[in-house]
Amino acid sequence: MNESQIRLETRMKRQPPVQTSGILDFPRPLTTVDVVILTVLDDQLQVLLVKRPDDPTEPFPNAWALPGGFVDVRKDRSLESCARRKLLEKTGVKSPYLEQLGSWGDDKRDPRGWSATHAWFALIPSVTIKLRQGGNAQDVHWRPVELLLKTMNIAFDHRTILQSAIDRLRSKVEYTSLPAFMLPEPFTLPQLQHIYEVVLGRLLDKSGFRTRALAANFLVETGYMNVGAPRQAMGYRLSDREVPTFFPRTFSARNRA
Amino acid sequence: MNESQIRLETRMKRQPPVQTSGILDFPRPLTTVDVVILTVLDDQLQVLLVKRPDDPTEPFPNAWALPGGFVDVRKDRSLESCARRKLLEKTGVKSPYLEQLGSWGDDKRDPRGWSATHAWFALIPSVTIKLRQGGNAQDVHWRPVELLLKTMNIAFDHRTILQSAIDRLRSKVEYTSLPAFMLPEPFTLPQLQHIYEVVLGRLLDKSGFRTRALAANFLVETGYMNVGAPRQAMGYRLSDREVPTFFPRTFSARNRA
DNA sequence: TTAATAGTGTCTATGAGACAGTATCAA
DNA sequence: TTGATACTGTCTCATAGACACTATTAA
Repeated sequence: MNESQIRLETRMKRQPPVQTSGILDFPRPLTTVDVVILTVLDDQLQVLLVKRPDDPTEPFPNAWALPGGFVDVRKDRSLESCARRKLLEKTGVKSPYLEQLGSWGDDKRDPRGWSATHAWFALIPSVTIKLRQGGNAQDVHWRPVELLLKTMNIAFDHRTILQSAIDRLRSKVEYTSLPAFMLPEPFTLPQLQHIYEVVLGRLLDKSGFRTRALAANFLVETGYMNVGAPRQAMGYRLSDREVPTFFPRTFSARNRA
Repeated sequence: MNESQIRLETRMKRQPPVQTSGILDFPRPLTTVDVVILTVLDDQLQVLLVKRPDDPTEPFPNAWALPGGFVDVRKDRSLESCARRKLLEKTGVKSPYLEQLGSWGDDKRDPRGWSATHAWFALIPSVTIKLRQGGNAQDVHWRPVELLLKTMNIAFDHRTILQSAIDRLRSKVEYTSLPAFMLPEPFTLPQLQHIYEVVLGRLLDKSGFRTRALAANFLVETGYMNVGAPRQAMGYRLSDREVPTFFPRTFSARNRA
């Protein structure tokens, strides 16, 4: 934080009604929320990026970045509602799967000063989404994650945050129903398996996948549907769109005392 | 953004030499870091609590709370170093197992205003730790988690944070080497098993535990030791005190293309 | 010698993985 | 009828769980 910023803050602090003890007058870090919005599109895992404003007084002008921004203490009642607001603004999606990813904060990541961001991670189906252009973020686009991490630059430390989201997703896919949140309902088991394969980057055995997915009991049948294949397939929806299902793990109890 | 905010922004932009955009002049949430420090002591999972100052101008005077406090942008270079600082101040431990737990932020959790806390979760051995008294936190004590969650009140939303830490630990214990970080080295396999049993709240089969722990390959033999039992046992240390080991999970690849 | 704990062997049930086979439907 | 895809059955192997067994050492 430079001198002018400190002076500015000191000046602001004299404004009554400051009702509290002295600690509150210390300089406060900037607080932001960023959202990693992931989907599977064109057989690839893709992430939503927005273009930063073309304004030289802003950090990283014209660079691609994760959607996000400052917490607005007047608009946002909580970090989660702030994340949902930013997600709604960019995608129009109201109830995606949303979980907290982590937070990143230090004195270097934002040229404007000590800043901490609360990162969230969302999974949405890519179809039926109309990306919202205009406003602060003039360009909103899906970008394939793999290509992005290899070659493109992203603003701030958003590459680190994105990598963390991918790691989280990949690891959870092994034992949860998470990928199902990236499909529009109803979907078939072959479609679901395909999403798993895209995220994991490897093929899965059909029989084993079916057995396991059905045994996990997070799917509800919705009737047969035709998805362009020579044969109809059973359609399914999630029994609970709020919470993912965890497949069974190990270390079971022993029976005797 | 309402009209007054726009006016504010316009006005602030005229101030030289503020090198940044007007958004920096918006009210900032309070930023704190809290640490859930866990250990196994007296055959119970226990958490470190500190007593809040006896000062009526402070929130929750004399209540018990997780160690933590405001990020000091002059002392702390990052959120993690802030968490380590608070941990060191209370326990004297320099290199515990430390991972991020999550963040909690809204307009209600702190009576002083919109605040966001970055919560961390640490595992340390309870022996050889001398709790640091004095300073801001006059009383520092281990408290059994189970009793605490049932009966005691804690400051702020620290109960929620603690519960989240316990949930995280319990779930990770099923498939990681995490509990080993709560033992001083060297330790024996029966000692390690006991820690697992305390955290999980159920007994484990000795044979199965040994097979699995050794197969996971995170232990290094340090020679036989006598821990008061009639028979000596092999001592072990962790091969890596920074990173926990994950036991194998499922969804293996299929061989054919 | 005994008691208590450390450590091993073995049987069984379960579930994953591999893969062959059957069912269904459009062209 | 053919071919593509949906779906099922079955064999094998690895591993977890249960539990009985042996090994070691202090008292």
